[in-house]
Amino acid sequence: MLAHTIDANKWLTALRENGCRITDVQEMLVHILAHTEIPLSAEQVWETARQIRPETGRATVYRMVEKLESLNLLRRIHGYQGCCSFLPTLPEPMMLFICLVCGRADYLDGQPLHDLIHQSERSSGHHITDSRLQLFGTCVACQQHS
Amino acid sequence: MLAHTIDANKWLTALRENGCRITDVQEMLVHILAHTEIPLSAEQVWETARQIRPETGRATVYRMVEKLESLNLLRRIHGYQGCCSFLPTLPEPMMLFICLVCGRADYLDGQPLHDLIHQSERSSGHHITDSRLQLFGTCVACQQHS
DNA sequence: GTGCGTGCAAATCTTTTGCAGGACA
DNA sequence: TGTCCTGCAAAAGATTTGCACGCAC
Repeated sequence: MLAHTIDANKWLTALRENGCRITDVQEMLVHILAHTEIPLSAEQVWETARQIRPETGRATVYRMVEKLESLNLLRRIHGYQGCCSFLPTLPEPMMLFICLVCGRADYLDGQPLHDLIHQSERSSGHHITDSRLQLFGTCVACQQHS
Repeated sequence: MLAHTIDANKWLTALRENGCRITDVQEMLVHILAHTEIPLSAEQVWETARQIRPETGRATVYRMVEKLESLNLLRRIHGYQGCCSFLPTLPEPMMLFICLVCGRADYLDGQPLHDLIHQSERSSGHHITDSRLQLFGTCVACQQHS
């Protein structure tokens, strides 16, 4: 289950439904972000955007990322170093694997995490309302390359 | 299993073994950080430190936090909002619960996460070398208060 | 006495905000 | 045509760095 399967058009529809006017800049940024397999920081998105459209402003990228995050289309990733990268959101509870070699993300089946949360609730007595799990290592492809 | 059970003297010993000179400032910062139950940002540590010793420099706190993190005594917490807070490190795999009401952290038994990781390795084929799990909700004490 | 730790200030880096002009509905 | 979007520049905030001085060893 990979990030690049996200449909950019759904994001544009969601933006329209939330009263946003769709501009060329927005379309470009949505395409960059909806299709990435690698967590991207606002700064990285800006760099990518400027290769397509050099006059793109930095603030525009920050504002777009913020809006997509508030619409729950984009999710902040708390990476191995640094916490300012983003990936498309997938259903909760999300189990995210990030390859430390190629940087690609893979969304794993969340059922084991779901079970773990219920088990932990019972054993600890805490009421758990949200979770964040990230796994790091070497992905299948990168294991074969080495 | 709570953070305040961490022994500050072990941290001071570790610092000495890594060639650090122990000063009053260092002792104060170690005591603040080793005993906290609530994730603290460098800025918060600085505020606390200045209440004890007003002339404490901000840069000193940042350098101390960085050193403790590099010695794996302190661990960066990717909180509900913001990712610049720190807690004492506990053995891996660490399952961390943070109460959204009182802010306190509780370290849970890591075995379920250990099992989850092995299961995910088998089903996905990825080689998992590190993990980060944080659970959020209402702790036992805060449930009773409400 | 030597060199690391410290405080201060400046520099750097990231992110946010204000504003004037232009584009979308 | 009104409002939202955009780019620029400035501001704000967080973190790092340079340097002179003092303290631990």
